Amino acid sequence: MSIRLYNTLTREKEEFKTHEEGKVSLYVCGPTVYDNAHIGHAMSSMVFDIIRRYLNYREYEVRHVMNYTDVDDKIIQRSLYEGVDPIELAERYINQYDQHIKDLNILPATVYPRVTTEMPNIITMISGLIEKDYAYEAGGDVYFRVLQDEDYGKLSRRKLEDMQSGDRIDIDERKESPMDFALWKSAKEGEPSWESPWGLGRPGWHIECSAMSLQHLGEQIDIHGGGNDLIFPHHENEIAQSESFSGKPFSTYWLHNGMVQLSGEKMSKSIGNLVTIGDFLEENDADVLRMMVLNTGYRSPLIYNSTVVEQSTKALERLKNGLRPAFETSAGADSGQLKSLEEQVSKTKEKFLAIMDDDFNSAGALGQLFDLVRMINQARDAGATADELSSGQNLLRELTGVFGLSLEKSATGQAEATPFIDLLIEVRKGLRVEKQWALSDLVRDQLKELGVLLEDNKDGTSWRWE
RNA sequence: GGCGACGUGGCCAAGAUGGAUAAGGCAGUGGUCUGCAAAACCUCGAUCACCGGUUCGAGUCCGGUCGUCGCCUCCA
Repeated sequence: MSIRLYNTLTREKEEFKTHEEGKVSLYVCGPTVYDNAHIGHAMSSMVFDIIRRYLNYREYEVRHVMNYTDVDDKIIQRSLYEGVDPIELAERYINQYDQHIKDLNILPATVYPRVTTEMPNIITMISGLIEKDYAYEAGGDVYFRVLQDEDYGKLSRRKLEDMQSGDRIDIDERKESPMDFALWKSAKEGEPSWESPWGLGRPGWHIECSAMSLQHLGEQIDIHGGGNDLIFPHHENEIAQSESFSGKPFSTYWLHNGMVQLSGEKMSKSIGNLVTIGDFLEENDADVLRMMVLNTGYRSPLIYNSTVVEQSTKALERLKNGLRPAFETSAGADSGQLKSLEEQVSKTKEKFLAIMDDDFNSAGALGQLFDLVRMINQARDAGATADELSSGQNLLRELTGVFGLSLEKSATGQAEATPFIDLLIEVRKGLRVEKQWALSDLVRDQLKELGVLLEDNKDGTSWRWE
């Protein structure tokens, strides 16, 4: 059994083969840090986090690089507007994104390179491209010579002629061809700049990823990922640069996640229809967003609205409920019931792997988890003991862990309330014995107002934080 | 205009190497349990945008129509 993944380059699912046995080099394009990140960024980071966790689970060692673009037109623009130093501005948003990564329970990348710390590598690569005739200097700028690259357009499946007939490409006198793109931009007054063989300036957007990938993962990598809005021109240009430079195929697999859609449109800064990660986490648990991501194929658009958030919250709750303990009074379930559970356990694991192996079909795999939950709940209802539930619940913990779900109870910092809640439940128990329903319901209702949910079971009353 | 993706029950969504009862979640129905509530369990619902074709057989392949979305300018 092997993993198959959809490769944008070939538009087909292919068997996953790494350059080095058991090791994966993964490069994911990170954000340009000039503003608050939104849940579209979160989705992308989460998608590749899930892929990475799964690869780990399948015993691959993953070297994961995610860059921060901290030199860019937008950053400069924003810094002028705010009157702060652009590098500091970028630093601020990098720190914020780092925090988001923690909050979203995303495994940290192996390396987080930035443009500002990779300047020598970028300049070396540009020089190399000039030497090989794939690039040329023009008045302090350096451009990539697209016509020199025979298979330019292979990722996005575009032909140069088609693009040139379009009216959206800017005509620049200094370029040999309008499709040529900047590797190095000469400095303008007041912009951050670095010394280079072509004078003061800064790198173009695409070259950084090629240079960082080369520096941290080598000439040939296994997987290159990012949002599908990066296919053209960003990734197309990366391929052009990297392959022209090394003369070898750059990334074997190109994976692209779909866009988050808000009211039928892609969530983006330019449209202004965005929900920031901060906004989201103020209202919801990180697991809720992860459930939304898991429930949709990573390549498909992720529909975002309050209904979907609510649905995911409930679904998550159901998953958590599967981990609830056995009833204390349980004496054991009958053998038929236990056999069904055991069968479900082995079936779940097997299917989970097979489904995830097929292009990381998390939505399909999630369905298996819910089947397992139902069987666990059935067994619990049938009187299974904690021990009898353990294999199912352990597997559930294991596989939700592969998904990166924490399923944590959000009881943080409220532990001191526990004795009081227990006391109230004890008092209410007395009321219930006395059949003082109005009062006992009042206790329950008031506690609910405070975020404490009481549930009366055969065993007595259990409670949890909402 | 060019390139690409998609259109599955009320909502989200798997399935597309053609063939088993078209997963799963949410909401809803009717039950079980319960003083009630909650949770849980059981029960009920779609022929897969439309049209035509290939085939013994198509949600799954081909062609067309309509619709939605993305990229072609910064974008996860």
